[in-house]
Amino acid sequence: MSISTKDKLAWTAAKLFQEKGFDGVGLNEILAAAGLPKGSLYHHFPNGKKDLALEAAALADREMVRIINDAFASAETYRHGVSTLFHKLAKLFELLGSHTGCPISEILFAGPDRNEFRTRSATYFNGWIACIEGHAIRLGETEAAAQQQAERLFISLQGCWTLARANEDSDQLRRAPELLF
Amino acid sequence: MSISTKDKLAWTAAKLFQEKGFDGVGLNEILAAAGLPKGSLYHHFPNGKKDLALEAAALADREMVRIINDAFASAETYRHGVSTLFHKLAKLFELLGSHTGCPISEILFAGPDRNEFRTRSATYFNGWIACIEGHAIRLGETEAAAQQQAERLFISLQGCWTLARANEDSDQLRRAPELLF
DNA sequence: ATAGCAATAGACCGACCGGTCTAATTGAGG
DNA sequence: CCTCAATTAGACCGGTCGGTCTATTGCTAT
Repeated sequence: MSISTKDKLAWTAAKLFQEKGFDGVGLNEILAAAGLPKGSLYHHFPNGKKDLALEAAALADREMVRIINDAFASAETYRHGVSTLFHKLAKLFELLGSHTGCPISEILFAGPDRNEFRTRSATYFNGWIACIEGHAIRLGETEAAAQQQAERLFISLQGCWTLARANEDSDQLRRAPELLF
Repeated sequence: MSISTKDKLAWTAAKLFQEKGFDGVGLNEILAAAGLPKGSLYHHFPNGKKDLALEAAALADREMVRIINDAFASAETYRHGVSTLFHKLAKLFELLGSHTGCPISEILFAGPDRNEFRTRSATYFNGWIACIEGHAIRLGETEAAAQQQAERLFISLQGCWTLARANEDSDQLRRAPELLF
């Protein structure tokens, strides 16, 4: 069985939202890219664009958590994990196209219901930080250090990605570990 | 003589773009907020929304450079300057409303003419970094260290602002200096 | 005073927006 | 085979978008 219609819509939406932001993409554009009619969208996402955006953000969140876990799974030290993570992100940045932004920011900082969206972005971001913190602790950092390291890592991730986007240069992400330690 | 019509339009646009992004704000909304008719806009900005966005971004850039220079002007050490800068930014974050984003990103990562806009964002961002680097050198850092410190500072600024926005918490910016040193 | 240009004012336009609704199609259970 | 619900398909809607155009106002130089 191939990918479900619902997933196809959500993935297509996630990709386009990352490129142009919530308000920068029209439903017709998403549907054309997915090759689906409007009826399917409103069948699977009764609340239209809002539901679609939330699902796309959830998808992007899971994907990012997966990437973080992947990077640290094979690492023997925290530093090593950080380095692997940023190299993976640099690859991802190139793959997505260097004009792409953070999916969560692009989707959830705009849109209707600003507070609901914003709250969700905080949940996701703090989830990433908690996830990193867990790996740091597992790899031998003290709890206090791990908390701080995780926050630093997240902040560098956001900042470096922004700079990489402006300069269209994935090396901004590859050089991030040097800045962190 | 009071503020010119052109400036009023650009400032109003800058504020709204920061809150909702380039595609999230309509011209009518900007004009209503500025209390001006459409004719004025197209008189002062013949290319409409595009010109207005570029002018708003230029305004925001100058403002940020001013803030950076202010913070470091009275500083006796680089660290001291960094601390002052982040406290100023935390204040600004509260003043603008905690849903506000980086003006440059919000305006220049979206919009038409993606490449022209993106190039300009790179120019502004690298200008900020160069500006910080200058202060670092003036305050006794070596050139190599200054370059790296400036980049780290910029990255932290972007990352912390994002986290502050998600969590609606200006303290994310105030705590930034601790993460940097 | 008035000629002439800069600026303000807003009606108006086609295109596209997100969203609704009805019809056709599909596929699993009886 | 037939039924019937799930899904796909897309025409259609009012509203808003960015942008154009004409008229009027205000100011300045002569």
